[in-house]
Formats: sequence, C-alpha cells, structure tokens
Amino acid sequence: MQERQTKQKQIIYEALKTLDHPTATEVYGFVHEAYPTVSRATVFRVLGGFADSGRALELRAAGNEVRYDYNVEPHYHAHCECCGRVADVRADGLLPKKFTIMTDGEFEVSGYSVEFFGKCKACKDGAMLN
Amino acid sequence: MQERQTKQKQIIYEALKTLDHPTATEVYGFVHEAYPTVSRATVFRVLGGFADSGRALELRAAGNEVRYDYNVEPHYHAHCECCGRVADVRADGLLPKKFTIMTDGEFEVSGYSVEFFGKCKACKDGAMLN
DNA sequence: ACTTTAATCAATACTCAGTATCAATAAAGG
DNA sequence: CCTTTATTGATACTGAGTATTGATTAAAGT
Repeated sequence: MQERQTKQKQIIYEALKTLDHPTATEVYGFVHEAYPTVSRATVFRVLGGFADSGRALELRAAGNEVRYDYNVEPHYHAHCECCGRVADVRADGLLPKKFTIMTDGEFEVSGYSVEFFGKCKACKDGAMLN
Repeated sequence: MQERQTKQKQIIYEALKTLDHPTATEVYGFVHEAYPTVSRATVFRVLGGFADSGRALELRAAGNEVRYDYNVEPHYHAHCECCGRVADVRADGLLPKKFTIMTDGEFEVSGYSVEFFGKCKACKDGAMLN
C-alpha cells in the first residue's frame, strides 16, 4: 500500500495550480483560508511529496524560499533578485546538443539546470528598496 | 571612509581559501577554532560583504545552505543532491554564442547561471541514505 | 458493508540558518 | 595622540522547514 489519495492533497494541488510559483508558506496561507484545519506541516510534507514523485517541480535556485511549480514540462525560470518571485522563461537555442564536462573525477554529475535572474515588474515599479 | 580592512576579514578570507566551498557556518566553525572571539554574526556579515563587493561568490543554487567561493573567475559548480557539497566543473562548449529568451514581457532578465547536480564521492561511498 | 492497518493527518515543539540591535571597539585620517 | 565612524561581539530574534506523536482515515481484503 502506498501513496494514498487524500482530500488534502487535492486541495493543495489545486492551490498550487491557482497560485503563481508559490512558496510552501504561500500555499499554506491560501489553503488555510478555505480549509483552516489543514496544517502547515501537511502543506510542506505534501508539496515535498509532489516534488519527489515528479508531480511538481521544486524551484530552489535563488537561495530564497523554495517555490513550487505544477508545470513539470521542461522550461526555464527567472528569479527576481529583489523579492524571489519566479517567472517562466522560454529560451530558444540556449543549450547546445553536445558538450563535455569535467570534474575532479570523484563527483558524478547527473544533470544540470539553467536559471535566469533579474527584476520582476512589481520590484521595477514600486522601488521598495534598490 | 569606507570598507575598512580588519583582522577579522583577513582571518575569514583565509578560512574561505582554505576550506572547499564552505557554508558560512563551516567558516565560523573553522575560524572559531583558532579565534574563539570572532562571532558568528561577523562571519555571516563579512562573507555577505565579500559577495557584495565581488571578492567572493555566493553559491545559492541548491536550496541548501548558501556556500561561498573565493574563486571569482567564471566557472561552473556541481551541487551534491545528498549533502549539498559543491565541486568545481569545467564545461567546454556548453553555451552557444547567441540565443533568445522570452518572458511575459514584464520580467527584466539581467543574467543567468548554469548549475550542475549529482552525487559527491562521500555520498556515493557511504550510502548515508539513498 | 465491516474490519484491519498502514498511510496520513493536526498540533505542537523544535532546529538552525540568517538577521536585527546596540553598546563597545578599533581602523584610518588628520 | 585624537576624532570619526565603520565594524565588531553578544544576544535576541525571525521564520522556513522538520521531527514527533497520538488521533484519523483511506484502501484492500472479507
């Protein structure tokens, strides 16, 4: 017996689709509005589970809070350097077909990711700081 | 008057060069051995300052702890998915000369980074978990 | 339907990286 | 030497994420 389908998971997955690259805390805030009994720990656990099972992506690239993306199709992300928000990016011709990588020989590389950074609209407009 | 040179900064910079892509906490542990009076806040503050002034790189790509690199020359990093350790990577022919990126038009992209991930020797050998 | 039972949950306490505060200290320039 | 002021040490704090535990609940068999 493994991986049960629960009401909480449905609720959290719906929130994930509704919100835009939310953090776990943002998902919790949203879910908590409608379902005050769903606990914070559950949101963190379930989102982590989604990431483990490939049902969502964990966006951890900015050193900011971890964010989640229900869209598991390959695409790029841009991280706002001010507030940590994430936007989708389409990049054409970015990565070559072939390249070689070298480490010290001990590290086993299994993949890579490209992350963009910049400034989101909100931070460009309201110059909160910097 | 700006940016004073202090004994603490020298100590911390030496530690940064001695250790391998350390976290702030690791730097603190190392420094604390020899100089017990240097405080944790100072280590975090000084390392952040190094990053701001371009004297060190902040490696924030794994969602794990922030790590620092005294080597500010352009090079790639591989992050261990188990323990968060970082190794240097040389990648030849990785990035194309030209590419185009598209966002929703509101997000202003100013740069990007490529990060590798995989498994370090320690985690391959001692199968701590997984 | 009813029972069993492992997965899941809510609640709560906890950990720990990173930050804020502020009085005390020490660089750098005169 | 003396003044100015960036920096430090000590400490308290914040907040994301985790561990724990007893109570629920969904799924598979009867």
